[in-house]
Amino acid sequence: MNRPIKIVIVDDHQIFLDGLNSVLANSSNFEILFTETDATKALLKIKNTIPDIVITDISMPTMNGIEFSKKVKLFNPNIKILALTMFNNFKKIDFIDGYLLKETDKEHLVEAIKSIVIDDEKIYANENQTLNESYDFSKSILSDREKDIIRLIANEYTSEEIAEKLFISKFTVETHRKNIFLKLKVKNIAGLVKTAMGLGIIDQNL
Amino acid sequence: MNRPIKIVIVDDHQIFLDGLNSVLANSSNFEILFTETDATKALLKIKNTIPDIVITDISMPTMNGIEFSKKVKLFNPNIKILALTMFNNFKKIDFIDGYLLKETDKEHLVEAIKSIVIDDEKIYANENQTLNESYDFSKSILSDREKDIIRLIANEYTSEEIAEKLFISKFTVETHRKNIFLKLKVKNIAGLVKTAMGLGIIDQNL
DNA sequence: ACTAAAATACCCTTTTTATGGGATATGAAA
DNA sequence: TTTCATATCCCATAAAAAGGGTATTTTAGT
Repeated sequence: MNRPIKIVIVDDHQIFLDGLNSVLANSSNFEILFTETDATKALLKIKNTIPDIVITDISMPTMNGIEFSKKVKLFNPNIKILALTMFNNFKKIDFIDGYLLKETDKEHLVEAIKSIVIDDEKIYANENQTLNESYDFSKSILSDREKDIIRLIANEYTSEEIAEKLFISKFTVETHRKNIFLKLKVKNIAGLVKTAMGLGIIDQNL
Repeated sequence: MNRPIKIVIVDDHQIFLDGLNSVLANSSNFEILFTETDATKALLKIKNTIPDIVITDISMPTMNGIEFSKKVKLFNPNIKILALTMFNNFKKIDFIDGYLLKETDKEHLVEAIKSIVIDDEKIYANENQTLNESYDFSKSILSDREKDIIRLIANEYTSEEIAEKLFISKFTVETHRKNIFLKLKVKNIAGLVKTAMGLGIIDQNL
């Protein structure tokens, strides 16, 4: 095909968007429809100007890249999704057409975009992914309440303090905590904070 | 002055470097001397081709941006340093000439570079920084052993397991843990993991 | 209206952390 | 040379977390 590949880029860091925009606009046969820092807004815009492919970060504050991707595919399964992320900690997800680490360079990125859109291939940064305990993002999405609890845990509150703050029993907090551990497949708070940061659930500013 | 501003960019994500390079090379009177994913290598190269300003990430695996900046200034105090980071969690540091969040856009970045190099100004993203408990990076740098302990904690090992793994007493591990808490000004493991991720101490891949 | 998921609450046991001490040895820096 | 940072080890106690349950109410979706 000869018409340009229509691209949308979503990442919570504007300077990264500016950078990718500049890189992709100056190479190959690409047309950047728009870039957007907010996944929710991006979703609305995508419904007006249909892209061939959406490049998205995973770790984002308002809506994480997995939920976002799911909604894009729900709207139109023909739109390809390429996740571009810092983290190398998840399994292949059927509704995502590829993921690359931000360690990658522009040549690989350009190739990946072409392979996905033109050749309908799947591209994964990490072929030798151990099929073990990694968090399966496609299932188990955290509830809002669970995210609240996670943020408070990350801010060094104890279960008892969280209970006071939210006007609930400490037993309830402990139950939430247990459910979160199950969903994220972690053993303790260390794993919880690490994984939650990778998902962008935790606001990283102190 | 009319000669181009000579810039070096350091960030552990190649695609980010490619992006910034493209943005800055196409705007204003800038000359990108080189970009580099490894701070140690960058330091060597800087000694050959002296830049006016170094733009660096804070969170990097081998050497974090604070240590890196310190070494650059030690080599040549005239080289300006602009930290460009995801995190908004540190105090003004005297040997850094500015910091911006990655939420910023290219216009602000370009302006900041000019202000710092041409007008010798200091640029801080976050003027209303609460002067409270933020980690003072300029002091207290963690020892290698402490970083080892942090990584193991983040990987969900208990103190006893860490002790076994490192062939030391669990009391030693607990002492390290105490010292780390003091240095990072955190109360518990949640704070430790969060802060350590911000500093790039923890390898985020599972 | 029904159902499933989420949020809530409670109890008990054991392990791990957190926090307070104190002690010793070494090597680097001032 | 004397301090300082690092690294090691030990002890005691209290708080918190981890892991095992059960069970009710509320909310959201079909």
